[in-house]
Amino acid sequence: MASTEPVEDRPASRRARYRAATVAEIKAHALHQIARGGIGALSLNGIARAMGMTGPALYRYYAGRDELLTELLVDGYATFATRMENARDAGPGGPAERLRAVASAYRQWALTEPHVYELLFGTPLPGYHAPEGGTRAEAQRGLAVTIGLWWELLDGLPPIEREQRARELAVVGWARLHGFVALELRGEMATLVGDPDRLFTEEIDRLLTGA
Amino acid sequence: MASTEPVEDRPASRRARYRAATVAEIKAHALHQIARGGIGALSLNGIARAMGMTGPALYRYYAGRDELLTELLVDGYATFATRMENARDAGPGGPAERLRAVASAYRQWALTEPHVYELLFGTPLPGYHAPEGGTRAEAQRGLAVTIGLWWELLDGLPPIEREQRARELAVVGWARLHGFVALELRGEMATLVGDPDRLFTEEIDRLLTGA
DNA sequence: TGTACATCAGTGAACGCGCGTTCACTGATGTAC
DNA sequence: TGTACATCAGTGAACGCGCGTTCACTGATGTAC
Repeated sequence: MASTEPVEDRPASRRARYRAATVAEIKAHALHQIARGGIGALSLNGIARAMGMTGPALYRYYAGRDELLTELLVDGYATFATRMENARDAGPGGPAERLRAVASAYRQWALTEPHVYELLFGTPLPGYHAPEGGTRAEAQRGLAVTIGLWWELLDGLPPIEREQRARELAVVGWARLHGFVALELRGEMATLVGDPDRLFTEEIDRLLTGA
Repeated sequence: MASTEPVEDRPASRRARYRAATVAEIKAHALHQIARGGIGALSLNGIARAMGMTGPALYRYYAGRDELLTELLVDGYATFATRMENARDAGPGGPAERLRAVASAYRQWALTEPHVYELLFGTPLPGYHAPEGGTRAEAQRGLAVTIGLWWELLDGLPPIEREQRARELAVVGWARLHGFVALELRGEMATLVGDPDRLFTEEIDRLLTGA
């Protein structure tokens, strides 16, 4: 839980600035390690080595491997959620158009950063236990975007049903996105069908036309 | 690639029978290890230990960890495909009914044996490389079931388009199943919606009604 | 049926590897007076 | 502005761990004559 905030309005000391930079570098190397070699390839010693430091040095920044992982997860969920929110707010159009944009952004983000996608939504990490506070709250922010849009789309329904239905549609939509993208990341789409892009667009269409 | 077949029509020697039993026991322990602890928990030493043997003994049966993994994958794909085929052939009814049955069997199998499901369709294994022949052919057998059923359903289309469309629908259907089941295995369904069973049935309905 | 040899299963010691983590220590940066 | 002390970053040695894998060896099982 290394703080990257400058204390109050005092300018950050040399130390504090250096510390923040080091934390950022650690995370960057961690993600890079995950990118090539998968999540199992993540190791404190490896990160330290890549940074030209020795392993124990990292314990100045994180209490251990799990704490680093937790921060990567929290960061990941946060940037993911932000991407979704940005996609929602970017263009004109009603909730349907916005849902389309969010779905596209979801896939684009997954294809662009497959390692982070795996980290957040792939197989749970062996031997990792989320902290008491949990990363759950962060994780929900992304889903909240589509729940909100479905809710807008469902006017005319009585409030309670509207709430529930919006959530269900968001979850089903998420499942479809996840399934599509997961297969695509495994290379199945490219192998099995000619045009994944078109297939994806069609699938989103079906999702929005009550299918 | 331990052979479990008796040689010709001669009765299997004591040795051969014992060998087959040992191979089966190794695989069983391997799956058990994966079940608790995930795929990363799979280790030859661990299996040997659980069997009351020493690590190197397993090298009488497998050239190494990768060969065991390959056999687990091949076995897994095979039993998976058989399940799908059985589901297809079990009841009466046309292709639509059969697709429904297959989809249900897919989910049921995944929920019953989540570790095997993860092994086959989850995050690719770190550091594992499939052999030259590959497990690809085995893996396709399951998908072939739904492709065939979709093909039956698509009468009236010109042959080429029929072929292609059947494949696309099968892949999209697989993506939906995989997404749903993957989220369910992660516990998201139970957390987010009240009744996953109903949601799944509805999703299959949508899949079949041209959605 | 008995004997000589070949095959096979499993052991135990050993190898090198990389991991996470601890500990006592050095040297640099920051802070209080 | 200068000095005394506290804090902090990073090192290097060490610990225990478990892994995959090799090797020479023993004892049991199978096979050929």
